[in-house]
Amino acid sequence: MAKGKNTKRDMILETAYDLFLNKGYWETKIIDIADTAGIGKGTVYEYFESKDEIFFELFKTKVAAGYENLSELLDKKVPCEKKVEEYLDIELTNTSKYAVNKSFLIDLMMKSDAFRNPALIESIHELVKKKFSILHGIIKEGINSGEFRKTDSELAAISLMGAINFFISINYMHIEPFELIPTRKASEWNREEFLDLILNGLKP
Amino acid sequence: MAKGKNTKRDMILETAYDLFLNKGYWETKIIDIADTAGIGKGTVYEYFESKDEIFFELFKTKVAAGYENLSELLDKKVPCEKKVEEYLDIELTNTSKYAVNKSFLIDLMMKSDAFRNPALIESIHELVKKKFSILHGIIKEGINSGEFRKTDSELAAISLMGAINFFISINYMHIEPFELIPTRKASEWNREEFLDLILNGLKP
DNA sequence: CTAGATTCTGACCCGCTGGTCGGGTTAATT
DNA sequence: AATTAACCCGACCAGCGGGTCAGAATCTAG
Repeated sequence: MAKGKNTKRDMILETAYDLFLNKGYWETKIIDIADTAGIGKGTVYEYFESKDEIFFELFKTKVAAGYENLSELLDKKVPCEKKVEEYLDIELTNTSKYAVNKSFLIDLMMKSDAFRNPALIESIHELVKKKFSILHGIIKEGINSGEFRKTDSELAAISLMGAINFFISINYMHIEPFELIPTRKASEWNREEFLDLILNGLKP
Repeated sequence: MAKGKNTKRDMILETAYDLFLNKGYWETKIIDIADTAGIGKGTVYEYFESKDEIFFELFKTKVAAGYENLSELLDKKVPCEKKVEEYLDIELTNTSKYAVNKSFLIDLMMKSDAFRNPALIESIHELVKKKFSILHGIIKEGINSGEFRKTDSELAAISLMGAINFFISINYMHIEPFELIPTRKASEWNREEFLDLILNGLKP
């Protein structure tokens, strides 16, 4: 039955996802996935060619999928300020799903070269570039329409992306070295105030 | 002679530094250091207990040392805006020295847990926390003095640190996945304009 | 019930790399 | 020249972990 096959494959995927989130990709061994799933190590390789392939599958379905219609942001008929807000919300929503701890995201973004699969590396890079180009596009549009002051749009996009990325790290990931304000919970951060801060630099 | 001993030890350190910068800590093997230095693998272990120790030494002398008198920033009798500017310059100066490619810094900051030496891990965390607390201190002072508008100082510090970190990444490290604007060289970025952008959000 | 296909399994393989160690080489001392 | 200490070395060791495969277990069909 196709159903039976998919079920076991899916079970392996979900188990791997759990472990990747909680221990990180590099710290998760194939035997961990097999043990946790209650199957033999060899069985994992019945459904996947390699560890990379498992990760790639998860990247596509769990991570990249969340940004699939990010491009639509550019076409929306709303002020650019609002677009930035929506971009932030998309990031917050997506990240809250897959950023249980620091390992997953950071493995993904920073150590992408350590993966063997060139297609996987390419996909990761593409996602980052896509995010940047959308943000850059919003800012360019804002400058053209006069909503934002005339400034170096690339510089502004970098500044904005940096601030947002860092905010999200602090917000959603238990990043030990960056646990800079341990007394504060994620829910206590004020999304509006953050937006205000990062957007003010752009206003005329 | 003490000099002879120091020379060889220093030579190993410099060789390791070079390799760490260009290949990253995890990609650099002990045998690489030995081969490059033109000595035997065993000789490396005559001068250092472990790979960690080599890295720790370099971290102390090459990285942390650059931030040693960062705290003095807080006591300076200049506007806070100027202090932020100096903070940025310190970061740019330091980073330009040791951020030949992405591997070193990212290994340092992000994968710090992967090191075995608890004292090393602690040191890395301390440096990040120190940077943040200085930046946070500057902002608090600016708010108190009325130079900056009343806002969430922690949030502002995070936003600022995120933007600066990311700017520096783009500026000084050849981060492949973040090679977002490949046509632009580091020297072409306008430091003043960047400062303007990130500081405007703080002004009354 | 039986034969063959399908699925599952873990012992095993193998490349990798940080770290060790016994013995060789060089230099200082007498 | 002989003794000894300091220095140097690379073959070797041991643990690790991704990936394999021969056979066991289970299922399906006739």
